[in-house]
Amino acid sequence: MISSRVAVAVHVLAFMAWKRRDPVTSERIAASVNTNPVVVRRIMGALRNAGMVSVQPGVGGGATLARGPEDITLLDVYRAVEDGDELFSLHPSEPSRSCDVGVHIRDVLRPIFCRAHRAMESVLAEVTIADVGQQMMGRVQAGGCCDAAESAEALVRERMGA
Amino acid sequence: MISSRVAVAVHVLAFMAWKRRDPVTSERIAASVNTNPVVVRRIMGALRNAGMVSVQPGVGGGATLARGPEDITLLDVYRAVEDGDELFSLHPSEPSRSCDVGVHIRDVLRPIFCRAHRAMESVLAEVTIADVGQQMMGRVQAGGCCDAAESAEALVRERMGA
DNA sequence: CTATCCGCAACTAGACTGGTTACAGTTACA
DNA sequence: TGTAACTGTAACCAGTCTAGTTGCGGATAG
Repeated sequence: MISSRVAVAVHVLAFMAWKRRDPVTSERIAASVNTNPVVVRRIMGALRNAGMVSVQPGVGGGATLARGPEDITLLDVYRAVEDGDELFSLHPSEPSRSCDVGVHIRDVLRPIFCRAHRAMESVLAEVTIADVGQQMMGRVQAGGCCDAAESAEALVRERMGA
Repeated sequence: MISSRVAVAVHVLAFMAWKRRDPVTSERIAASVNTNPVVVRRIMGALRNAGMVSVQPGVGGGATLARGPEDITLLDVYRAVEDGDELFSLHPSEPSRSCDVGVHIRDVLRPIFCRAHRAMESVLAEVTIADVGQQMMGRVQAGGCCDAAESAEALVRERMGA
């Protein structure tokens, strides 16, 4: 199983896209994700290293998107927070050299697993944070969660209560 | 990372395909994989539950393929040894209900991750154990590993030394 | 009856994940 | 200049997963 860091990182970026240029604190995001602020900061560090967010410490600080949400794909996010370039593990210890299967199996498997990995990644590459935000907006408008007193537009813009 | 059980299971099945109808013991396979026989038997148990191999205890016993190697795809193997039907983890604990992002993020992510998973699986579905065996045979013939005294055909059939 | 197999439970060490506390560094602002 | 609000990071913990290992009961052929 791929760790929940990818899901949380997308959540973080979607939250920031939702808030436009308003800097958001790790504590605020942690409340939305329902976790500890340090967990958010750890993931934010990876996103910062990958150039997706810019972070400012100090009073009134927080994080904002460093690029437009339409320029951040889920593949970017996946690669930023999930280290290692392989999806499938090969043998834990080297197979027998005195057996034809043992000698060649890894060289046969490697390109197959690589293709499978790339197929998965290509789906992630087709989805951007902007897409995620748009789908979310659709659900907010359709679902009419919470109190539906305000217009859907206002909901989309303002409703990010802790 | 997906565990090495998939790679080992393919190794096991390729080994059995290599040996045709000869029953192979877990100890023999373990020597080729370079691990403990119990590890092989655990994986073999999953393959047996999935109807890919049939196992016979007792003297002269061992495992043989229950179907033709061309009827076993790597997707079958993956599903047999890797439990859980999800590739990506979602949030470890439920996001905030009082935040629009928290309320909807999982429903937006789930189908995206599902598509990515299926794309990966569809690559595995296109490769069979027979394909793996054939690629291995090609490498044995081309590579000329070990002593090349015997013909490649003989190598392919006989060279499975401990 | 015995040697050779498998099946399974139990235990281990190591790695990884997510959560938590603690503390140093940076910044805005009174 | 001091203070409050932030981030960054190290350290530690509990829980889970992985792979390896031992041990033993049960099946089977000869």
